[in-house]
Amino acid sequence: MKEEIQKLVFESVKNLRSTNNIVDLPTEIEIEIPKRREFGDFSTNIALILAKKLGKKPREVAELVINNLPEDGRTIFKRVEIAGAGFINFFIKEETVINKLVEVEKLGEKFGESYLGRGEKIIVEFVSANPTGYLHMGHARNATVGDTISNILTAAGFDVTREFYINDAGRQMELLGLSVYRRYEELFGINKEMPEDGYYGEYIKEIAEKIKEKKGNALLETESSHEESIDFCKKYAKNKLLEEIRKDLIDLGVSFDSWYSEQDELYKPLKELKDDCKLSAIKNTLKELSALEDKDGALWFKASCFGDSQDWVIVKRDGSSTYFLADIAYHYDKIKRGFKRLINVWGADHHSHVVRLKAALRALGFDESCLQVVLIQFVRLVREGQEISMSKRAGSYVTMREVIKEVGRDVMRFFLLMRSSDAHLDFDLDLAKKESSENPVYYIQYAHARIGSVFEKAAERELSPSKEFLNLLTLPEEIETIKKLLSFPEMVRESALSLAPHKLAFNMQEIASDFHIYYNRNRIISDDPKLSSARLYFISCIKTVIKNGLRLLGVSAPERM
RNA sequence: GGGCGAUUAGCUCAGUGGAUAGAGUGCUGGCCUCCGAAGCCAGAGGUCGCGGGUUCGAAUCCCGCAUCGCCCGCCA
Repeated sequence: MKEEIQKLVFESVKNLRSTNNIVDLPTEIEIEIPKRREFGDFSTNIALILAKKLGKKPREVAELVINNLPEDGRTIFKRVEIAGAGFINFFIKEETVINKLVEVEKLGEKFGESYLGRGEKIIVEFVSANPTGYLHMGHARNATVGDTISNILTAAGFDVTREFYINDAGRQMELLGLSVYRRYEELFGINKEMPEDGYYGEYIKEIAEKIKEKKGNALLETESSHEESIDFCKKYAKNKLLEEIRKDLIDLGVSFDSWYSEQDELYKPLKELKDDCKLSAIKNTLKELSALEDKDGALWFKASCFGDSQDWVIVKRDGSSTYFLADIAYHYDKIKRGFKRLINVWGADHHSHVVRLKAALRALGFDESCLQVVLIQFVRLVREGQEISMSKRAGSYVTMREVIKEVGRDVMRFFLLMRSSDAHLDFDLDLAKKESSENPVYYIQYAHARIGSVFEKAAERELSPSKEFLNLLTLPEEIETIKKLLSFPEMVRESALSLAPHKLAFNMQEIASDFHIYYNRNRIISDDPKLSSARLYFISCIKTVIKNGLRLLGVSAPERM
């Protein structure tokens, strides 16, 4: 409906141009939904913008704009007003609003979808946790936000691929292998020093036990087999931990289209690259572009020539490459695979990597705006008003699976989605566990279940929803809520464009609240069968929108609770 | 020292150029013989961190300052 009005105003301004010698038309006509009802259903500030150019008072311009609105388009308005400094406020006819309600039921679970993305291929990379331990709350937030962004983009008409990038190369993996091996040795009474920066969690010991069960003492050191043994531990631990990560994500309702292994994809020699791997191929490309420099025995990417404040090492003095080079190769590969937009969900501690990665893309000749990085701030777990401190290195952290077990998937996801990504999030375990009105998740689910319950009641009295008497919906709160329901697709688009799922979470709370207020104030099932059937139709639409919204958030919409 | 983010009601947070700044929670007091009280209603509670600037208009944009978190590795 917003677009309709935008079009009408645009037509009017176009008409004005020919009669008033305006040279440049504003490219975008801003139409907003005012906060206050008395300012109409939609309003525009166009007169304020144009006033200066025309050398007229804003209110005079507003009048001109109104008078130039196309005749045939005006029928949807009850009235159009000039207000305040020169705002134009549009009031839509109730009849128009009510008649649009049938679209909700017509589209059903598709209501909310749109073609904004026009099927554009887009990749969302998220979680990408190192397979060196269990997922914690930071990963949980990342996973939930990434998954929900993917859902929303899909609904907005993009062709989305969800990808998990497995960091299974490099020093971290070596440390993992060695840590496990040391614990394995301990099981045979051999006590050597754990690597500094190694992994100390209990789960490392458990993995070592498993290896012992499987292999006995076969991995114990003989000079020749040492490296192989550690390598075995590394691979075993990696696979085991990845399996656990995958299980946890499934419990959170998150699944991926693609698991992209750094080791397999970037380090493996390929025939089409003349037995080169993607990693060294990209290095050569950068070299040909004169974007690299030898210095202090290492190879540097000259990021400072491409917008970053400093250069970065991509090949270390010992000849091994840094993960940054892998990152460049990986993102280059994403583009080669045909993705037009790359979206990464990263922890905020990686923010400095955004600039250098964009610098690399620019060096390779791409428009860096194809890469959008959503940075997720930290999660603080709070119990009884106290922060639960965590240390990953020492292995003393609360895992995601522990919290899911405690509060359930729905609460977990919703709580992690309630805040904008760039704000720190306090996860209050006590509040999360309350099964009462204090808990916003139940508030929304309750609205859905309550509507289900009204329908059961209606069936007993042989009443059913009907669109035949929608004109009986005359209460202001009915009209207001219908408008909110109709703007749901717009809401989804807005969340998609701003990559901000929390907006949808807030919207759901609002719609649930509208319903609860309505329910308390009015009888849905009454002695008037026509009115009853109209109201049943109305609340059935509310139910559909709540269900669709919750589905996008990955939260269940129970019929009973 | 440099960078990114944050600073809005007692607490947790929405609100990125519009009109009288919102929600949840907490506090006080009300509402179930009536479709589910996991609900509703009323009340109290804010110089939008501070100081400048931009303009018809600033919580929102720009500059400076303060406080908090994170980052600044030839780790990932």
